[in-house]
Parts: sequence; C-alpha cells; structure tokens
Amino acid sequence: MLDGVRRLVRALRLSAREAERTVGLSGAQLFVLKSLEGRPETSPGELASLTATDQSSVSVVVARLHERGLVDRRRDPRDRRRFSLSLTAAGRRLVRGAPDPAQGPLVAAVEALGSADRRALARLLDRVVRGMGVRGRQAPLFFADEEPRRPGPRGGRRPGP
Amino acid sequence: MLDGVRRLVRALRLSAREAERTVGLSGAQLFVLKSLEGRPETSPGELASLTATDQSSVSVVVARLHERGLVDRRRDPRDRRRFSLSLTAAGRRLVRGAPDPAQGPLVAAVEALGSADRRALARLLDRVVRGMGVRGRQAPLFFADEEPRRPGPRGGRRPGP
DNA sequence: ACGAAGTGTATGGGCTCCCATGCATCGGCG
DNA sequence: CGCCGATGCATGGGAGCCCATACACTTCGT
Repeated sequence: MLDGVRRLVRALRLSAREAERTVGLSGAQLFVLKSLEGRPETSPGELASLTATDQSSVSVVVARLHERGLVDRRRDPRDRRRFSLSLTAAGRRLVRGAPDPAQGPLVAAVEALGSADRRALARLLDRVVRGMGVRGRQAPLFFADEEPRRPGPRGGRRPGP
Repeated sequence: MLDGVRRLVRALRLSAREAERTVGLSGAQLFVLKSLEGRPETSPGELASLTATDQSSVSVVVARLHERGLVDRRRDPRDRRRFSLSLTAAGRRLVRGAPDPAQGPLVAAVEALGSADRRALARLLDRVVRGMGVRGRQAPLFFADEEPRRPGPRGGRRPGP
C-alpha cells in the first residue's frame, strides 16, 4: 500500500513537472494560484491551511509569485501582522489558461476505473487520511493549524548553546 | 481525490519526520537502508528503481549514509562505472531496530478500514498508478528506467548558448 | 500604561526531489 | 585497435518541504 502511494506521488510529481513546462510555473506555484482563485483576501496562514503545507513553504512560494507579478500582496489594515493576498489580472489569466498540473493523467486514470470504483477509492482514501490524522476527533485539515506542532512555548529569544 | 492524495502525502511526511527523530535519520535515508536489507550487491541505479526516485537523488542519500558508516560502497570489479552497495553491521542493526517511518500511522489507519476495504483500496490504488504510468503496456516501475526521460541524445559536451 | 503571552510571517538550515550536464567506463563496430 | 554511442554515477542548480527561530504586531491582564 505504501509503495502504491509512493509510486502515485512520483507519477503525480513527474506529471506536474511536464505540465509546468507549458506554463512556466512549478506545481506548487500553480496550485497556490488556483487556491487563491475567487478569494480576494487570503492570508498566508489561511493559504497554508488551504494547501495543506507549512506556512514557511507558502511564504516562499507566494514571494516568488509576487515577484512574477501574479499575486498582489498587501498589509491587512486590521492586523498589520498579516498580509492580504489576491490574484493580479495576470495571475487570473494564467490560472484560467492552465490545466491543473498532474491532474490530467490522474483524472484519466481515475476515470478509467468506472464510477463505482471511483467513489469507493475516494471514500477509502478519505477514511485513511482521517484515520491517520485524527486522534479521537475530526479535523478539516490535518496538522496544519489544528494542533500545535512545535514543542515548548514560543516567543522570546532563546539563549544560545 | 487529488486533495485526498495531497493530505495523505503530508500526513505520511510528517509522520515520517516524527519517526525520524527516534532514529536520527531522514525518511529517505531510512527507506534506502530498508531497501538494501537482504541485498548485498545493489547498484545505485538499481536502488533508484527500487525506491522509485531519480538516480541523482539516490546518489546523494547514499553518500550521506556512507558518511554515516551505515552503507558500504565499493566499485563493481566487473563494471567500474558501477558501485556495489550493501549495509554495514551498523546499518543492519539500525534497520532492525527502527520501525518503518510513516508506516505506523498509515498501517493503523488502513487496518481500521477492515480487510475487504483494505483489499479494495490497494487494488484501486494499484490500478490508478498503472493507469497513470502505462500507455498501453505494463511496467513494473514507473518512469524510473522504463522510458527515456531526457529529451534528445546524451553524451559529449553541448555547445553553450 | 505597561508587560507578558500569543499570533503571523519571514528567514535560515537541512533535506529531498528532478533536470541537465560532465566525467569515467563499457561494449560494439569498422 | 581506435572510435563512437551508450551507460552509470556525481555534481550543480532550482524548487519545495518542514523545523526552529526571530521580529513585528495584537491582545489581555494588572
């Protein structure tokens, strides 16, 4: 089973790389752009939840998209710690014109299964994910912000070694 | 479906990180060690196939394991382009003592499904992977060495831009 | 008003991954 | 025997991922 997942991931990754070349963006960048579609005011923290990745990873990807002029980034006046992210016109155009990376081959493979099998697979996969991430309670997005990940208190400078 | 896969991958990755800490190795390193178990003469190329990754990635991971004294690496006398990799005594001890990273939570979640669902999931996943990677023919390992990945001929220095 | 605690984001480090390239080696062919 | 094409592996580059940390900011309690 694990091996199956590994192979699936690699296939997706390679497929994403191929699709990337037509758009000139990486899979993560495109995914972030698509996640911002229809959301004019998303913070990097929210985006991290949406994309199920670490906020530091999102930070870097967003910085690159901002450099490319595909994402607009401005301080949230209500909370100056936060940023408000949204797609620029160029970003919107690009998102519309690009197929979802990796999804093409996956969708084709999934559709080849037949509808009953498709539903069964999605259901089982969902159960596995939930089973892995939940310790006795439900959570909409695993790990990202539901439970503290970093041990010990935050804040303040730590004394050096 | 894709989102389910992404979440699964992240859950696996995070789980692997946790397991890593008890062993002091990364998930990829541990996976490589386990792949060498019971195989006294594996080449990096074969290892790349076994682990479904690029040979350059394997090369770096193996170098680290070699530095750690967990993997023995010697030239293959029959073909000096190749290396022969095998676990050292320390590597064997470590592999035996360590649970498979990421597998714990996944196995637990999969076992919670029930045996009929487990079989169904494995079968469907396998079909999806095969469907993604195979264009009209069967292949034991996707992408790694079945089809040429790099466009154009190899060898010789390319003229610069 | 001030300090403490918590939050949001960026940065650095380490690792993995893939792509492209370069070097050493091997095998086949003329 | 020499050359050429192919192969195996290492290296560099770029990107992404997570962890830990730092700084700026917000909120809350005194």
